[in-house]
Amino acid sequence: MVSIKITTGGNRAIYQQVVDQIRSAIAAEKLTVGQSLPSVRGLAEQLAVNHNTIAKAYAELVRDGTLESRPGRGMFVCQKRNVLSAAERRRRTQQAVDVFLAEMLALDLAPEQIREVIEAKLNGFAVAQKS
Amino acid sequence: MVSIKITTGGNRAIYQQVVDQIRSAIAAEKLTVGQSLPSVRGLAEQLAVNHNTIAKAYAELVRDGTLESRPGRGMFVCQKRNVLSAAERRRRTQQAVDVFLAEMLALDLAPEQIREVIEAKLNGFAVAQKS
Amino acid sequence: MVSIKITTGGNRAIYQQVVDQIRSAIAAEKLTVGQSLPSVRGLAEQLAVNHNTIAKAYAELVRDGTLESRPGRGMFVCQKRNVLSAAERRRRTQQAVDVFLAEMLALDLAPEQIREVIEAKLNGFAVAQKS
Amino acid sequence: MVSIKITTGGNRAIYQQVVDQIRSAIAAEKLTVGQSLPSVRGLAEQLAVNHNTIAKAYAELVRDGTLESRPGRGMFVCQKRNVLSAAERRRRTQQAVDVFLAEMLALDLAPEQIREVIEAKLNGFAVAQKS
DNA sequence: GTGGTCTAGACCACA
DNA sequence: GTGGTCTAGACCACA
Repeated sequence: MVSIKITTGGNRAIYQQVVDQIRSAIAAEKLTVGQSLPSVRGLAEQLAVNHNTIAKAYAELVRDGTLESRPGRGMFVCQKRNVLSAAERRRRTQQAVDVFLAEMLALDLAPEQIREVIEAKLNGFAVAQKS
Repeated sequence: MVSIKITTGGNRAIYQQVVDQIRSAIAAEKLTVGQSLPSVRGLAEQLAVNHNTIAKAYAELVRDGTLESRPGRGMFVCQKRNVLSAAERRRRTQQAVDVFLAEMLALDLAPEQIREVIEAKLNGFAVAQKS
Repeated sequence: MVSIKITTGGNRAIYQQVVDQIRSAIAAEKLTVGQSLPSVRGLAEQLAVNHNTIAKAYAELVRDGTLESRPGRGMFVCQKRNVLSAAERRRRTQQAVDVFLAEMLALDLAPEQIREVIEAKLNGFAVAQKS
Repeated sequence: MVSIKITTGGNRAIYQQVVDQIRSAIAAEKLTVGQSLPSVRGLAEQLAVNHNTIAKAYAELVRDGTLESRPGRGMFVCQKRNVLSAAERRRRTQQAVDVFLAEMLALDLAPEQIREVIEAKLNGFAVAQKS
């Protein structure tokens, strides 16, 4: 059972939060290849959000090869294949780094502090993977 | 003279790109305290966008203490002061890190690769500051 | 339902009047945490102003932590958090007092009269909070 | 000799700051009836601002009966007469109090704190009047 | 000339 | 339906 938590007030859309957290759960091996996910309606009810929102999140994960839909049986974690070209991945990576560092700059964090906050989160992933 | 470049079609709003790039220019000391910025309408024309879009970008920078507006004379870089509370800065830092790492995860980057792309950019800043 | 009244011709911008009155309504507990606000376009129509003007007012209230925007659902009163640093709050307080007393001086009010007009309004707040 | 200090960055126009400070100087009896003021050009040079700005400030003070212009000889402090109707003064007073308290509300100051900051400034006036 | 505000109208993403 | 962004064009106060 995946535990997903939605927070309001951030400027992150709900469907994006669902996508992010399912990806995190897989990275942390809380979800493994072949495992099934809650149905669209089930998860929508559990999170008290519109079911279109969950459908949109699942669709995005299917599109990028993280999940696969087995019609009539539900959604399953599948062997991740790379859908994006190397150039596209590079472009998106650079874009994300630029946006992130712009925010850090706005908050006036020194490079050393930026490294620290990143490491703190990365360590969280590593621990999760071992447990 | 600040050189600002806008790309449309991405998901970053134009006014946000202007904000980011002015902050970067100040961090890289291409703009220094007391220096004036291009006029709202001048920059709008140069970037071929509406003046309201530039006004919105400048307004955000005034709000966070990066620029000051001298009525009738223009916008000037000002001595940055700490406008936000420590708690608010922490909150925004955490949120930015979460969003950034979610994106890295989506692109399937390993922790070591994430460190590399961050360091590459941070070194860019350091060089800019020394030159 | 919040009742907002706009006067034009004064030197207070429309969007500022909206901001002020929503803050007052919250202080007077006519609006409470979690409650939703009229939609941007709804309030714009009600006040017979452009929707951008209301959007600007709401954006300011989101920025200072008074409201939160839930994408696709609307604007909600949120638990107020301290966004500004102590130094910034002091700076703004001093500036507001200076401007206010300059105006009182211009109108030739004696210190005792200034205290009276302030107290009259403060009592108004207190009553509103109790009822 | 009046000592006037201009600060940039606030949203108070320069001419307004000049007006405010001349009124304060009179209230604190640093300027008394019949005393002369620096010439428009002299004060403009001293403050390093445009002379139109000073001319505008003086014009406002003449309009409200604080100063009088004796052509060829300069500007003089004169016996203040009340130019505004009682109703107009009340209206402006209320407006100023509303704007001030809205700002205090935005900064989340309690009534007691508002009284304190007001009194601190009023005491400054009282002392000035005695010295 | 400078920035600030406002209208009218459009298009987009999200729920 | 909701808010967010953008354009085009206007008018205002200030220096």
